[in-house]
Order: sequence, then C-alpha cells, then structure tokens
Amino acid sequence: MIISKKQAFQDFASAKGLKSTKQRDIILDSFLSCHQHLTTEELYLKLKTDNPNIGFATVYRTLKLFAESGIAREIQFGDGQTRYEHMHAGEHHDHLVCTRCGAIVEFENETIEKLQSEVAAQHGFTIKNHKLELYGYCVKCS
Amino acid sequence: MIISKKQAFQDFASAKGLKSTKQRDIILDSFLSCHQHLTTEELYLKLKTDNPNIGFATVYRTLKLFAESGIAREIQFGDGQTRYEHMHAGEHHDHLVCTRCGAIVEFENETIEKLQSEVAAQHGFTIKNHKLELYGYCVKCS
DNA sequence: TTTACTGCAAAATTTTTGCATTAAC
DNA sequence: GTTAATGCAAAAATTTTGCAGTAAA
Repeated sequence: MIISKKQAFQDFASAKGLKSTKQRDIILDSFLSCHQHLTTEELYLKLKTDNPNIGFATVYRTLKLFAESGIAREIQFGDGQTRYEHMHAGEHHDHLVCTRCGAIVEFENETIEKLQSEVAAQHGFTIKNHKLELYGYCVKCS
Repeated sequence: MIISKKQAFQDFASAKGLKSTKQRDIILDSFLSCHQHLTTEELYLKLKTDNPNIGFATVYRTLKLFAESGIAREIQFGDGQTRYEHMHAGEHHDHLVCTRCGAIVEFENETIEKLQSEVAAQHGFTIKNHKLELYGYCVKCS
C-alpha cells in the first residue's frame, strides 16, 4: 500500500526528470505515514522535530508535486487552509465534517458516485475528479 | 423571489438588532441582482462604479452577514478565492466546474441529496449543509 | 558541468481587524 | 445619547516566488 504509492511517486518523478533528494524522501515517508488531512504547515512542523534542516518552501513545493503526481490531493474545508490527503488510486472518498469540534469522517458511496457520473454526462462534462463534503454536527456535538 | 430574499435578510437583521444602512441596501440589491458566484473583491469593484464611497471592508462584512443570515453561502472552488452565491431556501444546488475554461454549471439531484442524508445518518451526523463539486472538462473543452 | 533542488527571506494574495468618525435608533 | 456601521489603513494569515548556494545526474 504505502510501497505502491511511493513507487507511484518515484515513477512520476523519473518520468518528469526530477531529481531524487533526501528531503523529498523524508517528506514522502512522513506524509505517507500520517493518515490525516495535513496542511503544509502541519507537515512542516511535524518534520522539523527530526529534521530541522528542512524548509517550509520545500514542504510546500513537495506537497504540490504529490498532488500533481496523483498520490495526494488538495482539499479545502472552508477554514482558509489547504490540506493534503492521500489519494488512493481508483477509489475515492468523501467527507463528513463536524463544524463544531472539527472531526472528519471519511466515507464512500458508490451509488452517489454513479449518480454524479450521470449528472455530468447529462451536461456533457467529462469528470476528472470531484469533491463532496457534508457539514454538520457529529454524534457527540449534536 | 428577490423580494423574499430581501425580506429574509431584513428579518434576520431586525432579529439581530442590526441597523439598517444605505450601504447594506446597496450591497444587498447588487448582490441579489447578480446571478453569479462573486468574490468580495468582484462585488466591491462592481459597486464602486456607482458608489465610490463604499469601502471594501463593508462589502466584506456584509457578505459575511448574508452568509450568516442564510441568504448567501460561501463556496470555494479551490483557486484560493472565496465566493458567494445566492442560497435558495430549502433547495440546494451543486456545481460542475470546467477546469479548463472555468465554466460553472449548476445542477440539482434529489436522489444524491437523499443518499447524502442516509450516509450522514449512518455516521450519526446531523447535516446542516453540504458541498458537491464535480471537476472536469465541459462540452467545448473536452 | 549542467540542471534541478533547497532554504531563506521577501513578495504577493486574501482575509480579518482596530479605531476614529459617522449615521441609525 | 447609545450603539452599531463605515471607511480607511494596518495587520494577520496563507500562498507563492526569487535567488544564491548546494547537491544530484
């Protein structure tokens, strides 16, 4: 799982003629080991503990690369912070966001996905990806 | 239609003890007459022509109020700009976004809405609102 | 070597706020 | 008179970029 995403990024990197660097490896490992929706800053801070030599800009640019390569995707929950999460090839998940405590639950629903394709087709759109977020209160907060 | 939203905001305003001002009226009319997804800046520039005396901060704060009152909602298409659109009481529409030419098509789908509620219920969430965006190429661009 | 990458700091964007003044109640 | 709203400009918060030095191919 993790190995294959690592591989996927390495393939992307070599196809693009990117160089392999220590920093990118560290960022990649850290990103892959962290199963959350991270902002650039969060990942940067997380890394800085063990790698005080890595700069914010490198993390920023590397996360952009991850998104470009397809192993990550940018998401925005409307709080003004861009987050990155793992992108699982083929599959897709959406989010339930608690606007009180900030809890985020991921879910998948094939029927919804199918309906989305239908709607898109009706309008002549070719869909590359989508974003579905449900906002409200979680069990604890409601 | 427009009248009722105007009314809705006025009700909200009086319930909250907000004062009625010329600026807010102008911003409200302008916002309601414009059937697009506007950023604060766009609306501000649009207004400035006829009302050079209205400040950006007022537009900014007023749009926030609109969102709070329920007659508008904030949306983000991932380009780093917050937009506002009309919120139609009860109904809800989602977006098809062309990532090449920027075209935006609105759509509604009751079945999807229903499935969303089911998913939310399964996870114990009480949903206040949601956001569904499909990204891809429109007819012309694909 | 040649080309890309890094780190820092500066710049550009956007969003948000403080405050004196003005207008509404 | 009180209280809230406005406009300006300044501050925060994010995202993005320039560039000299460094490291990979």
